[in-house]
Amino acid sequence: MSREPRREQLLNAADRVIQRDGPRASMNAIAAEAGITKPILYRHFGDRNGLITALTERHTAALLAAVRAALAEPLERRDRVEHVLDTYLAGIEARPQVYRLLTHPEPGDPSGPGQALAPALRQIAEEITRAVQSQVDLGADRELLAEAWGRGITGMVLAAGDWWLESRPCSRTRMVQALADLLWGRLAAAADLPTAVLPTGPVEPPAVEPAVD
Amino acid sequence: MSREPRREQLLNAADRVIQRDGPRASMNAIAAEAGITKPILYRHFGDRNGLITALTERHTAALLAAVRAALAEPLERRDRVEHVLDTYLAGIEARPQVYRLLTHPEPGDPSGPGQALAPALRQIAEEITRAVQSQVDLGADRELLAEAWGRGITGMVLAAGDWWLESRPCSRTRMVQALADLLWGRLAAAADLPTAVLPTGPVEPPAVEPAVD
DNA sequence: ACCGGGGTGTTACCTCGGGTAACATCGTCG
DNA sequence: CGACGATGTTACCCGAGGTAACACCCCGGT
Repeated sequence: MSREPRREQLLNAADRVIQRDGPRASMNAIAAEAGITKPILYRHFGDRNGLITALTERHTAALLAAVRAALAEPLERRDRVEHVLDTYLAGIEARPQVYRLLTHPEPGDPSGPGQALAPALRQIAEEITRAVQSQVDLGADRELLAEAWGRGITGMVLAAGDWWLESRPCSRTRMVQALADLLWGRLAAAADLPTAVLPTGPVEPPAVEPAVD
Repeated sequence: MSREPRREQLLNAADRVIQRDGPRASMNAIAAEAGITKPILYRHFGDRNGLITALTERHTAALLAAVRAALAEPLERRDRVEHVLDTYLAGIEARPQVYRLLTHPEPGDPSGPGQALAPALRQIAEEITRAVQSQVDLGADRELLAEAWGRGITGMVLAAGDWWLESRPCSRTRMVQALADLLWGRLAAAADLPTAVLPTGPVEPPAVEPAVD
């Protein structure tokens, strides 16, 4: 059997194990699931990171393509934004395990400090950045704003989606509304509440600079 | 020497090592820095997680207090939001290593799947939620919106702050502006760009449902 | 027929990090 | 003194990532 099909088989096995045991599955476990032993895995993927990366890339394509398509939809801007949000949430809802793999990869290697956004999400952020840059008139600060917003929006949806998936506080469409409302400046537009009392006790930022010893 | 002061010493040592070697520092290394051996660490903290947790809690207090204070500042809402954003960014700017520890903890234990928001950030999110709930009139959906927004805003600032800290694309105040603008609905308010062409190639979401084998 | 290469696979080992058991020591309090 | 509670140690176990060395099997070329 030539290399490629074999690789696919191994990836499928890894996929199964990770969906079953989570992203911390050991190489031994994966090898066992594939009915083989470790060295073969290492022959194909170099190291654990290579395996995870290969695995990730297979899934990233779908999510990324879906988001990209949603971003290009010929809708009013608000509708398009809602469409993108819904696409992402639908994706993570449909296959939570895969979603976990993509968004919360085990760091594994010390190459570069841990990023808030996993590679797959980094790509989504770039996609959003591109879309904003090419579709919205933001004046001179276009580049900066688009990049900052791309990251920010992605992080927002990541965190909010995580919470939603975990505690399911509402339907997906309502969640989409909530996030779109946030992006639409509803925080700015809403009225003040009749400020009853300031219930904040005296806050003294403790000087936690740790003693040298 | 009674327990507590000793604990502090050990935490200080751990602090030093982690600031030097990052959050992946080994227990051996930490013990060595403290001039002792592993079992003592385990006596005091149970396991590695206990150590990291204890370490984290010391630092969390400061960031949390700062954010809380900023949230309670008697300013116009936009100014208050900017103040909070600036407080957070200033915090991560001043002590990046500590910030990494708080925001990107090594998962370590398999208890519960990896969350997007580390405990420290979870607390910040709750703080924001409380502030929004008590200060902003959001109608019937108050609870849901505030919670979703708390998480969302925190995730947004996390991801954007991460990027900013890494690539330093602009000054802190400008970054604050960019994020505040996003929250203020500038994405909604901006005009469309003269849509030149739709440069999106045909997007066919590949059926990546992995074969069973 | 033979051999070589590229695939398959194996067993056995190394290293390192988290975690523990068993034991020795010191100071203080009754 | 003795007991207790802290200090500390060495030596070990285990699991996981990763590698070395070896064996098989098939197929194509000379």
